[in-house]
Amino acid sequence: MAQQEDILKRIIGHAKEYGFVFPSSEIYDGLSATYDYGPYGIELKQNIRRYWWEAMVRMHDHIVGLESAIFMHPTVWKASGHVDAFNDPLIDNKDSKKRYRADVLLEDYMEKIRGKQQKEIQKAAKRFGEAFDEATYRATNDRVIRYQEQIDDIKNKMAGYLAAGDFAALRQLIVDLEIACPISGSRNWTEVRQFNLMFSTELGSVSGEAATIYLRPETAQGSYVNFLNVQKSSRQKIPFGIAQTGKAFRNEIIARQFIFRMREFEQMELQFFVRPGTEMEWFEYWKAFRMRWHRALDLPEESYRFHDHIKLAHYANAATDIEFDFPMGFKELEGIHSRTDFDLKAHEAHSGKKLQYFDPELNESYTPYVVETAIGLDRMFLAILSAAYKEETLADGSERVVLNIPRWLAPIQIAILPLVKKDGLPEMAKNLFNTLKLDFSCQYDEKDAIGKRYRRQDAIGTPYCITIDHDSLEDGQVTLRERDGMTQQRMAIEELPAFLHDKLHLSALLSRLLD
RNA sequence: GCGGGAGUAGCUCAGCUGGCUAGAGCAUUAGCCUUCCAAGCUAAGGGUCGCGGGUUCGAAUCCCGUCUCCCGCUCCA
Repeated sequence: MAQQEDILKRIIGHAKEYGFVFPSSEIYDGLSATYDYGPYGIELKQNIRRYWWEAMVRMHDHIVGLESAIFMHPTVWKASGHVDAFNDPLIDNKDSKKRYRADVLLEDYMEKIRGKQQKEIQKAAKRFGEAFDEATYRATNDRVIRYQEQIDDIKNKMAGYLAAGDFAALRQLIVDLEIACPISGSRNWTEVRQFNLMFSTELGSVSGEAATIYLRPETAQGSYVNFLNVQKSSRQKIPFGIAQTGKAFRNEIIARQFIFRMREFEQMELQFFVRPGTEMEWFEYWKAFRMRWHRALDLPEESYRFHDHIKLAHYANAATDIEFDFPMGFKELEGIHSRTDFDLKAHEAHSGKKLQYFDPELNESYTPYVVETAIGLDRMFLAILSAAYKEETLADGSERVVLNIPRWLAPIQIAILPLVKKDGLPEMAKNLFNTLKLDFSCQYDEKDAIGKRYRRQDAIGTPYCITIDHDSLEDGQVTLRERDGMTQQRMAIEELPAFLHDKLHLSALLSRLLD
């Protein structure tokens, strides 16, 4: 474990040194769990995004794209459940170091009273036998009434404090009731603090008149609220999907582990709308397809696994994760959820607009079910980077650091290197460079010894180096050096475009997704 | 938020019983060399030692405060 963390550290160091990922605002000591993508990082990230997009949108004629705004109407987040479900008042016990939801502590306390009350009632029921009338007893027995008053009092106070956001009073209530931590038994509590998962800001420049709006915590809702716009404008029939990539924001209490968990991150999500009752078939289809998408990259097969959810979220009737073996262990990379009609129904209810589809085959309208695939682009980036990072000892005892990035996605795909910096070799190399850069991401480098330049390219994961030597001037052949095996072959310049296209072009990767 | 660790050059670090102009290796840049798997030669650039205060003739070094980052715990639709 310690060794694995060490590897993550070295990957982070490498990512910084070679321009993949920088800590954000570094000259101001950085901002926790926020990172910037450098020159090579952004190339890799864009290539991953493009692979996802083409594999989903272009390769499926019933999937179309969308880019919805990060800002959305505040009611969207009420409908989705984000406002209520992720607005927790939390309190810590200073002795046990355990954190609780303040409202849950109070609920538990009320439950205890209710238990006593129930006992009282049961005792009475035994005593009176058949003649026992619970309603009357509840209304007349002093002890039961007192318990009920206590419960109602706490409930009212709690609801009032929560509604008013008065956390000091909420804490005082816990203190006054002498509620103790179930673990330490201590009543040594911190302040109550609000943890809302969503970032909020204000729309409009005059703050007094402004409405509070949120930065979206997921892109999915943008696809749901545009369901009819997309379906009608692109004349889609169910089943069809809306693909979207974009930034999302979650104010995690703790965001850590490099770019694995960030407060600002990028999602690549598909919302696939299906006829109710067919959702499990589609759930299985997307499970299989998404795994095929991953497998096509040739990362180690054992680095992937499915993790089926046993405890399902409030909106789902089936859910699985694709987990990846990151340096810190298996963690969620992608989620595939059958979300039923929860979201569309919620938006119908809150907006008052119908979000239904008329199915000509069934001759009826219905609210479609949704199967969602959601992958974190930054997590995919980290998966590729951590699988690619290798420290190798070569046959001659020297060492190299190489990134075995899937060659179709490499930030620089080809380096063009004149063997020496004179005798017309740079000119010939530059000519080749100017041709190849139209189709591939290329880099020209003439500085330092050839071996050193190979190592530099290894460090950023360039799959092919093309070296021009003195013979090249005569016979028009160049040396093609391959990254992973460090093998070399001579090839005529005119053969290069076709060869490189087959090896490096995105189409070669996409074709792997076909049966 | 609690506990632990750490902040000196782009990176890895040394210096920290207070004392010359804060160093090394790698990296970078320019030049030389011309050699198909880095670390040959010459030169250059790059640091207000996280920040603030205190002690002192003098602080990277000692004291106090503070900030930030990393790890663990709590949370994670």
